Amino acid sequence: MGPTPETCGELLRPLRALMGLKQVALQRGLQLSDQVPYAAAGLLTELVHRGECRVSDLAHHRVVDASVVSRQVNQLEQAGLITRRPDPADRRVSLLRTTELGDRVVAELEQKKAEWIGEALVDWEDAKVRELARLLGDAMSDIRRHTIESGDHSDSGMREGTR
Amino acid sequence: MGPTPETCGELLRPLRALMGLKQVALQRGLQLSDQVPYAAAGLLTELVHRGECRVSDLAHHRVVDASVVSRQVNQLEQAGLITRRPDPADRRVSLLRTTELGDRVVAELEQKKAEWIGEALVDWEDAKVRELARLLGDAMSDIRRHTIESGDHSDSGMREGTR
DNA sequence: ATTTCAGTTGCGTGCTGCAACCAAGTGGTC
DNA sequence: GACCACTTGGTTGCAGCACGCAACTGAAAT
Repeated sequence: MGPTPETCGELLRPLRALMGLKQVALQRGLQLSDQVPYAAAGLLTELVHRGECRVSDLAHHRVVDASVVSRQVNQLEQAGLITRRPDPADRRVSLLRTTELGDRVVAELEQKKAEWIGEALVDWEDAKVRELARLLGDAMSDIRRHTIESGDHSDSGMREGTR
Repeated sequence: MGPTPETCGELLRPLRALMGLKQVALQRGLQLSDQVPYAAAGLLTELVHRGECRVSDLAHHRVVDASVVSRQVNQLEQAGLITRRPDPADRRVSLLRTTELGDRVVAELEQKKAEWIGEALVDWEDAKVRELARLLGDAMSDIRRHTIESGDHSDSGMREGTR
């Protein structure tokens, strides 16, 4: 069961291309302000879609270290895009929430991104794009699950991971 | 013509998720050796698929600065994965080519990646994965074209771009 | 009191772009 | 042909961002 190795190999090339475009496309004209260093913008977007949550939630969901989120949260807070309040039930945790400004800024950014993609895919039928979005969304869901599962074990003998 | 803004917006979420997984998934267990710093591995893979070409070709195709490619080429050369020879017709340019070792290493890596994806998408029908690969490949082709076109102009008044 | 957990900070590293630079080719003028 | 400016492919110095790990603080939980 499952796809053949060849089929999976076909996925590698566009995936690689997509990775490479991170720096380029999304960083070229698609920044928030000059202050928010782009990576934080992704976090902000996530927070908008998730609603109020804690730092560790974001870290887990984005599969990055908590320290990374912590720093980005600081940047966003200083920029007035989110607010932080201690959880009344557990004063260790900070509950994060976007400000009105943050919501607005994200909406603008998302729109700019969508426009940009629309320009790139101007020859596509709408249904085709929707199909791609659906497939990619499903794939990402499964891939992230697999990433987390196989990452938590970390027993595969392949220590010395990231750095 | 073209997809609706809403449809494009649907694409943003999985795209963002995919970006976030760069660090994680592909860096966890999918490194070449401990020497080749991962980004160079992508370049090597590209070189395998492209055949002998020059530094600037790779830079243009990956939409990165030539200096980046230059450094990665150095790393790959030191690792014995590629060779460099001056173009007889124009002694400024270096022609790059993968070594036999480089080819072998890339093949192994691609296989590992394909296996990994196969595990993540184990519940998928083969045809569905192929469909995703096709759509994503087409999309990336159009997106890169659009990136390069709108990037070369650089007239959009949005100077002070990348950094 | 000890342990555990959420979050923060110090530090080192990898990847990137820009600016400055070198070397080689191109085109003009004398 | 010789000499000059100009362009082009590539490299290196430098600075910036993003990240992970280790060490730490303060608040639960046991």
